[in-house]
Amino acid sequence: MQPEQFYQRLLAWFDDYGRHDLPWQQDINPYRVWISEIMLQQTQVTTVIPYYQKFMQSFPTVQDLAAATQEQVLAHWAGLGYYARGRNLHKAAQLIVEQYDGEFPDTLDEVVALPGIGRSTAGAILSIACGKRHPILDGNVKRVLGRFYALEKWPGEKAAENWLWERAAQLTPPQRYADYTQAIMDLGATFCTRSKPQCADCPISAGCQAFAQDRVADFPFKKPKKDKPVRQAYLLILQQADGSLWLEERPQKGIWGGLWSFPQLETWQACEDKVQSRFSPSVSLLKWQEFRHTFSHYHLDITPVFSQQSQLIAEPSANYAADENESGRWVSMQDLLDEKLGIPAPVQKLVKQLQDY
DNA sequence: AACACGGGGAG
DNA sequence: CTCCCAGTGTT
Repeated sequence: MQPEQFYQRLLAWFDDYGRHDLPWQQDINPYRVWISEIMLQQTQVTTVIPYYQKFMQSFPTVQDLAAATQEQVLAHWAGLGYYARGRNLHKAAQLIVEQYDGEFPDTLDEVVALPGIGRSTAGAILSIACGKRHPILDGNVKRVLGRFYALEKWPGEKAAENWLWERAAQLTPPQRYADYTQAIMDLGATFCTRSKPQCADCPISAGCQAFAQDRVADFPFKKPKKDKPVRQAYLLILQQADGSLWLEERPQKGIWGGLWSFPQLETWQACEDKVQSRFSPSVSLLKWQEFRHTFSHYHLDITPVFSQQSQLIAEPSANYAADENESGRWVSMQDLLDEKLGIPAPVQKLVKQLQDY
């Protein structure tokens, strides 16, 4: 499908089915459009409407906004969230009054330089309110174009984003930029939605490559999960002649909070130090096979360190009592197997191995 | 619980 | 410049 056909169909669809009665679509000027675009960032139309109307009543012009206190502005933002948007709005209003004599700038560079306005929002303001031909590329448009071109990359990736900006520019019509900008955002918000898109009634489905391949749900590509960091830990397994194991209660907050676990140390040296100072000065330690435990946000490579039964230990040395922050005790194998204490999965695994050992 | 989001800010 | 996050709604 050629760009001409794309925008013609989209505009025709917008004429018939698009929304033309939103508050910011009346009495269009850069100030009103700007406020609406900021409020519409990460906030839905139905939520924005009452806030927009109240805001416009209180601050009808950029001069009114600039003259207000930040407190007054933020009071109008209460409930919208993302208060940085409100603070940036206020700062930008004062900049516009001071540097541009209250006239909203009408070049891309100048508009992007205002706090809280990036390339896409600038494009929306300039095309809708300033009669300038600029593309936009917000989340809705990324989704529409990602599907239309069956883009096999995450749209947040720099190369993919640059490519999408080119397509967005190419598809922007030589006239009616304002309607086109509204139209493509509307399509993304109401038809080409993240889930359950209404392809059956979509004006551009005939040219949509994802639709043609029956793979609409595959696009846009998802953000690749960043690989989790890998951390190292030693778990010190101390066993008495009767088979009981030394466990310590973990701090309430943090990983495995409140569970009972083998002492966790960062280095081999720390293991030796701990055993010698707290338990028995002449015990020898044996490294077991390292294994990986994976949390939601990182991998933990665990090296179990075992002190052999023959060399065992009686009680922790007197030094132990001085260490108030630790609560440890000897626990029988049976209690552990009966799950009398909450213990982390990797510790459970090690206890089972000990049984077979 | 994971994902999505536009711009700011850190590196 | 590139990458990651803050803060909130949606799925």
